[in-house]
Amino acid sequence: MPAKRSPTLKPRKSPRQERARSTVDAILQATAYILKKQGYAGLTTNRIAEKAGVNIASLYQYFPNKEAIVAELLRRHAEDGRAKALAVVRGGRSRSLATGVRRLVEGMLAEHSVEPDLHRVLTTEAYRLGLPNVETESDAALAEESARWVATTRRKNADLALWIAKTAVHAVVHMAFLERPHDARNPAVLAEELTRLVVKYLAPDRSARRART
Amino acid sequence: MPAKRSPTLKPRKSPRQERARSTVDAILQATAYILKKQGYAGLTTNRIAEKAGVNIASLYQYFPNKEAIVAELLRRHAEDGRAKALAVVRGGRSRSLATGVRRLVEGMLAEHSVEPDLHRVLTTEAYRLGLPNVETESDAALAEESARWVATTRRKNADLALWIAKTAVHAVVHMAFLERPHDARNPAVLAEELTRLVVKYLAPDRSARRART
Amino acid sequence: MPAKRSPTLKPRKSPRQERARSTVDAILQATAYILKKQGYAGLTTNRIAEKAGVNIASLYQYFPNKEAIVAELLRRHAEDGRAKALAVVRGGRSRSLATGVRRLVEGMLAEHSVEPDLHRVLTTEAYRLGLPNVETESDAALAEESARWVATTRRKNADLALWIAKTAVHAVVHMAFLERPHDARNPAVLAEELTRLVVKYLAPDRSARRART
Amino acid sequence: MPAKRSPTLKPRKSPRQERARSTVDAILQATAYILKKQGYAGLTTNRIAEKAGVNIASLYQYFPNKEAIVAELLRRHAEDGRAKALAVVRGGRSRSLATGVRRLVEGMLAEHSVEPDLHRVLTTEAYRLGLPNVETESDAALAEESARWVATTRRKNADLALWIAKTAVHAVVHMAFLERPHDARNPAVLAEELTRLVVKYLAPDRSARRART
DNA sequence: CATGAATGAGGATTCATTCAT
DNA sequence: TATGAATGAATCCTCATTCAT
Repeated sequence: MPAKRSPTLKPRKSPRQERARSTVDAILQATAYILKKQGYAGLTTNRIAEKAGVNIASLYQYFPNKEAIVAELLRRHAEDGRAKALAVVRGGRSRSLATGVRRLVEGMLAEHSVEPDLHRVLTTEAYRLGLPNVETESDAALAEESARWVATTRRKNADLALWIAKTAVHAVVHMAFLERPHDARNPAVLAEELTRLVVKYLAPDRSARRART
Repeated sequence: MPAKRSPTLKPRKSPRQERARSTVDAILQATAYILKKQGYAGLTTNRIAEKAGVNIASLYQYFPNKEAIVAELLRRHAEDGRAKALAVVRGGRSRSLATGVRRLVEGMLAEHSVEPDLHRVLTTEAYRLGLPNVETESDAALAEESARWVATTRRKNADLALWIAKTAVHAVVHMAFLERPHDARNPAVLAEELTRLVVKYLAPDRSARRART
Repeated sequence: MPAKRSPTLKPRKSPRQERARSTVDAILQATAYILKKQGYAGLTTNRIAEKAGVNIASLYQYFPNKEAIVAELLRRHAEDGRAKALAVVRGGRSRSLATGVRRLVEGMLAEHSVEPDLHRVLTTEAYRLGLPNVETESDAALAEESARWVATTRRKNADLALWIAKTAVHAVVHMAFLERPHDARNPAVLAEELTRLVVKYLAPDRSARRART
Repeated sequence: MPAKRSPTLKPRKSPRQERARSTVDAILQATAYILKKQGYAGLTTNRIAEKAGVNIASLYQYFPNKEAIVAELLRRHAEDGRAKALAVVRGGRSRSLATGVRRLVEGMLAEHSVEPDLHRVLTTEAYRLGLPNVETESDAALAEESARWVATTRRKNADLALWIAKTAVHAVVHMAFLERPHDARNPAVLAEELTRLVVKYLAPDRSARRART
């Protein structure tokens, strides 16, 4: 149970001057650094301020509380990932399910390749803080793309099937960075496998008999 | 990076007397309760002791530190899950990939159905504490079963494929309990879909053409 | 013991320009507002500046510290009260003790009726800050008036009696605004009762025997 | 406006052992000391703990917050005052208004003579914390005693008159300790004056009979 | 002069853990 | 062995006030 949460998560006041902007940046960088090195458990506002070379009171001038800092970091991180993913996905609407899916998987891989360590921590904490999950974007794109395709096949439980596809791909990509760094870093094969996973799963049976018991 | 880790995680002394055993049980129950209600952030040794009706000093007589309590709870929880899963899987070695996978998926669902809320917290924290993951068992069984089958097909990247299958199924089951409680509670359909996901994915291509563009 | 006291309490520099004057006014109004709404505990210089729409640094250009702001507010408040009270009292020297006292009581009531909420806070804090009490004026007037009258009677402990009369009337008026808002808002009766209290008390015994046990 | 207040004001857990009791006592004594020396503004939990020679965490084991400490101190102080006042008042129901009032006034004076400095601070803060006022007891007794008497006279605004009498006496006693320490320390005269104040005020007008023996 | 930014010092409160009986 | 008591070390966060542009 993600506990209470209710205190604002929005930044307190936005920096106007250049100096202030770099203060905020330093805070976020320090936060990222600590999260990567020590995890969320090791993240304290004092530590952040110290690492950032910023007075603790300055920190609280821009963020109402610790969570808000993480939230902002998450937002920026997600934006970076999204940008990278979009750059990959962009290239025209796909002709076939296969190409579409392949491109999305590649986008998702690209997204995860941005600071994977940080990504993991943020992802975990995002849930705890009740923040919208990071990869919503790619996920949604994948689901949507798949939906277009699935719509052409008559399929029972289409909704569930799409959710499964999305969840499976996402989880595999996510875990790959944790458990299979080698494969994650060379994503061609992974992309191919995942594409196959999705395409085969969503494709209509060619045989008359369904894959039922 | 799961922080420091070093303090023992093993229980301190095994309870010899009956009274002691119930003390330990009370502590673990209280821990489970608090984890479910307030999450790990709300878990303090004092709270545990109070909720368990046990003196804080007694608590430290049986556990060297807070993590050890969580570790023990995790161990017992995993054991329960394993037992339930095995009971489901047991029933003779499967003839076909389909039946084998189906049974494993059902086992995994059964495993997750034990105190899902607690399961989620423990799963998340297990990672953070550097504890071995909970579902190793079923995962392993699934991987093993699949391996036997895949071995019969000539398949490139067989190892990766198996890891993907395992990861995908596990993640889908796990997430189902979080995001699709309805589907999770009535697992027949889910099992069928997941079986299809794995079987189709692992099956050798019947057509000459690869699943490429 | 009202703590340290030593930092200046005088405003720092008097506003020369029109703009500056309105800045000071805004600060004092904001201070009054916050004191009324949140009490002294909720009064912070940052809050004052924010509420006043003034930069915190500007605030410190006109006041050397927080207490000075309160002191100035108190001064103005007292002045207002005094003015109102005098307007009531004015009307010629009274012929009898009764009329004189009645008029003074009415003046005091008038004085308290200016922003009673603010008055209470200021009164309380004035003491704490070691500031001269607000109502010195009316009190003094009452005491003086009474003194004139009492002088005509031979009275033991005349000084003490006057102090008692003054204190009693003041306290009753003050508390009336706190505990008996209804009576305070319709002061005719209150004035009559207080007049009676004082007159009876100060009047010489008609009989020879004193009111002793 | 006494602000928020809502967090408990009750002590957290009561000491069972002798050692703990003296810890709590030390905390309260330290609190009293600081209140007398520096006023409420200088009262911090850290300071209390330090002065008491107690660990700050111990302090929080017995009190949930700073206010609760003050509240408890107030309670004990009030009890002491009450005891002392009752000892004085006790002595049989009074025959006349004069004797009754005189005794009550003396009781009130006695009550205020217990740690007058502390009394003042506590009185002031009591209001701010929304605590029931300290002297309720004597006040009530005075009011009651007077009420019995007033009931025998036909009097307009009897209720208001009683409140005025009570308030006036209380305030005079209270202020005497602040502004007239000499008179306060030798209360015979003060008692006589206050008795006169009340008796004359409450006595029926102009009737042939004097203020009843 | 006005403003955004900065900060030293401290304040309330909690926690994991140990001690003494 | 069990319990009440104790505590060192942090943690989050605020405040009054000053600086630099």
